[in-house]
Amino acid sequence: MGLRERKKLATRRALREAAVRLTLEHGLEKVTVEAISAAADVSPRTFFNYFATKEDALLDDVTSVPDEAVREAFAAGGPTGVFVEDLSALLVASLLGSGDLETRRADMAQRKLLMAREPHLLPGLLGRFHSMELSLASAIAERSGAPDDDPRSQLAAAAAMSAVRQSMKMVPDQSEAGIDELKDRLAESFRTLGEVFAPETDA
Amino acid sequence: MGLRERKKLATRRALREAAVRLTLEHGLEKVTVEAISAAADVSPRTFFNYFATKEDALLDDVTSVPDEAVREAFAAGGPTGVFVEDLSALLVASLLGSGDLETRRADMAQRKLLMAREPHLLPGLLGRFHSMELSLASAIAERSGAPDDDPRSQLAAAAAMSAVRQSMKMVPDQSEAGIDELKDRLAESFRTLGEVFAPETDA
DNA sequence: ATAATTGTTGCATCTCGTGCAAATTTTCTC
DNA sequence: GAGAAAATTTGCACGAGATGCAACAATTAT
Repeated sequence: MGLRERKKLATRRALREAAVRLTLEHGLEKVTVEAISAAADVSPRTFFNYFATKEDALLDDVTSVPDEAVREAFAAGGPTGVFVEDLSALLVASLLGSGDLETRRADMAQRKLLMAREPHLLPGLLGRFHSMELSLASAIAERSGAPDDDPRSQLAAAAAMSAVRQSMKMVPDQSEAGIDELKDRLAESFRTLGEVFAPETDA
Repeated sequence: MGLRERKKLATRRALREAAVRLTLEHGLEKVTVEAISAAADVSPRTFFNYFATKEDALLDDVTSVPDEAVREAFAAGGPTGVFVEDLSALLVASLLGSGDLETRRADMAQRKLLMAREPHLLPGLLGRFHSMELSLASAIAERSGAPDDDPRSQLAAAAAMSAVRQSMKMVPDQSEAGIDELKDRLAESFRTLGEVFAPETDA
């Protein structure tokens, strides 16, 4: 990777982190783009070269596309062949994608703080989740051999993202085994969905 | 209802309808608050007495709280006692709540147009759905005797709202039997959820 | 080293959104 | 009904968000 690209990434990260830090400290409405830019050592105009809005900077690190490699495997029917199993593997890999575990967990905790302090950001976050939902639906359809816009797959994807949201709410921030814990919660959520919407269909 | 309240409702409606019409005609970014206010015959300042943002005006008629009476019955375990049955009754009653059928269907079709033309509005719409989801979770918890913040109820509510979104996508705008059609789609969606997440648990 | 490409910055400008006080309209009381 | 009281609308000033454009600076390519 060239110097240019590395610098751009660094600037983007600096802007995002400054935005988050200042917002957690003083509240979003008290934090101006000017202040964020100053903290990241760029001009205010440059801020808008990176982000369309102030909110965009705060939510920039929210994953909204599944992990490419894992998606591939999932679409092909793997890795285990058991739907809910492979689904949670895909979700966990995508949500806690890059970076080391410690960093990812810190990001997740920080996002909870952000949402608690600035509820106005929630719609934006839900919008990101919706993007993920779209890709997910497509992956599920591909795996089951259905057309790309298959309604069942779309619904399954939406419910899966609901399970993700719920699981994220439930796993405590300072949990030791972040990933395994999240995977367990997901499995539990899937089971709950089955129980609630298919109550005892035994013969 | 006094003259004062009636006038306020009329103004609010006029502003919303002007905002929607102008946006569908010219696109949201080309429509200023000044233009909307002029079309509704009030001053620009008055617009902001009714809505905090331009987007708020466009989404003002999106239901974000369940119908009070039906919620009551649902929480008490009625009307039929069958969970998915009563749930879809609550949802349909809440989403197509007040006003005559024709109007409601027109609103729904118009909202689809809005979302198609202005995808930026989607997060806002999802935010409204999320509010509905919260109330719904509370109602489900109440019905099942669980504490108000019961995770299972929250998950069920989220999945139910996913089913609602999916069903709305599927029912055609010019359908004759709007309500019944929607109810059928909901039932089908619930069944799908059961099938996907509880695959053949027979002994 | 020099040219070409890409990113940054300052400036002008438009619009959003809010606080405040004056003017207007509706409602209440006698 | 007339006038006081309450609520709503409006104009004005102002800070900040967001964008287009052209000059400037830094990186990359030749």
